[in-house]
Amino acid sequence: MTAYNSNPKFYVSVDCIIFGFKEGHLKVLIHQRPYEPGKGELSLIGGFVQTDESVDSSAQRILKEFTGLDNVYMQQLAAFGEVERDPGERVISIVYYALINVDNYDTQLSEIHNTQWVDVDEMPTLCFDHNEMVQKARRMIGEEIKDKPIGSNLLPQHFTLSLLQNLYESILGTSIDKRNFRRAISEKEYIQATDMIDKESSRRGATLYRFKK
Amino acid sequence: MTAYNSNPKFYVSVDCIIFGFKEGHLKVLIHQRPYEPGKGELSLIGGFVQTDESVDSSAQRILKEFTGLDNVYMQQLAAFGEVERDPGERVISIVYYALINVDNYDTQLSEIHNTQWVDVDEMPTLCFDHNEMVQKARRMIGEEIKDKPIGSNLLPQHFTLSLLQNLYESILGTSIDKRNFRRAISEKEYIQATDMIDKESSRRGATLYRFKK
DNA sequence: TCAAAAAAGTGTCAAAAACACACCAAAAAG
DNA sequence: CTTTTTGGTGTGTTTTTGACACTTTTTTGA
Repeated sequence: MTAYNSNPKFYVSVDCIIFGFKEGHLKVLIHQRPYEPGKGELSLIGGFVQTDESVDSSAQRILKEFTGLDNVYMQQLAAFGEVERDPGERVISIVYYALINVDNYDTQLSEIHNTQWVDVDEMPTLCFDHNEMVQKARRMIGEEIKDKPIGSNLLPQHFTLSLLQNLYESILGTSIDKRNFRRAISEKEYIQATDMIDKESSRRGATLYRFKK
Repeated sequence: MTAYNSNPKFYVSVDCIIFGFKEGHLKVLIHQRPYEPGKGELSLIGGFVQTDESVDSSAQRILKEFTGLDNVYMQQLAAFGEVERDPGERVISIVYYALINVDNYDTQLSEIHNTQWVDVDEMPTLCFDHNEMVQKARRMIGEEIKDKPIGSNLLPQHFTLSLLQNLYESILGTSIDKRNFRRAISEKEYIQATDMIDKESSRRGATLYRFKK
């Protein structure tokens, strides 16, 4: 091996799996591809890496373009590099997942880009290898939520324990015993009760909690 | 966004963190870079992705070039994509780690490529962001060894429990109580005793174990 | 030949964590 | 004022983890 220029170059894309929590379920933001190949098919949010940005910043830029959001919790998932994964051209994709609070989400941008939220348990067929990406990301956040306060990225600032349990159940795909769940949460130092009461979502009213920062 | 060709292309490299277990310690295979930039500096084993191969197969090819080994346990670690990570040209690197049995390793190739094993606890400074890659990979296999039989890739077919404990301690960077370790191992269905006794490494002789496949 | 050295092998108790499980309280709706 | 809905709470059992020390076997060399 001698110089760089004896080697080929590739398009490098970034695909973002944007998770939100809505209507008691974990959702993923998708849209219809506006261009070939696969025009009209459902697709994750993506774009191409540019020369003046790192791959990480490329992911942030793309997220911002589609949601208007900055400073979002985002992690790299993996690179996808099969030769024929994109039927148009050889493209290597680096995949990120992001957790956003759907309340902060810019709904105007949603219309412009034709995005929609779909339930992670009812994913339609996406183009290329995008379904595989979503599955892998879901497994990943399932691991993460067990010992990191990532729920703070998906929930409003104040939330009831029932909503929090809902979120855990939706991410993990299991049901959790209420008392055991509450005990586990009370042992996490990064979640604390406030003195506020939520009167909206229940008759009795429920204590609101928040994530310490 | 319209067509692919309004977007830039990038060199995509693969770097391999090749782990071996030798002299009671976890080691990484490195070599001196034979070309600029960073010629003479220490480096992970790497190469460039070619157009006719997936990124995964590229990693396998490179591993084979440097070790002569096929069919090796290999996992993708992450993509590294900072703009200035390679001082020569913009290169996006996709990093894999591999676990090999050092006994199968082709020592002729080692001379050709000038490779050497270095203790993972005494890593010299490597070029670019390679040290960061090694750290991350080490954390990763620490997680993996807790519940997957990946030790089989690093050990000879038959091994004593002392050697196995050695391996765990070296990967995890902790010392482990012998009795608790043996209890934990005896509960793993993928490791089993054979009726062979190792007479080499101890006076008394030790039962040899193996991984079930 | 016997004493010392080296590694193999083995079991128990205590603490902590995980899990199963059921009822009362408060408020709103009708 | 009864029903409905959701919030909130404690205990006992099982499982898992962690701490801890001595005997066995064989070689080596005094």
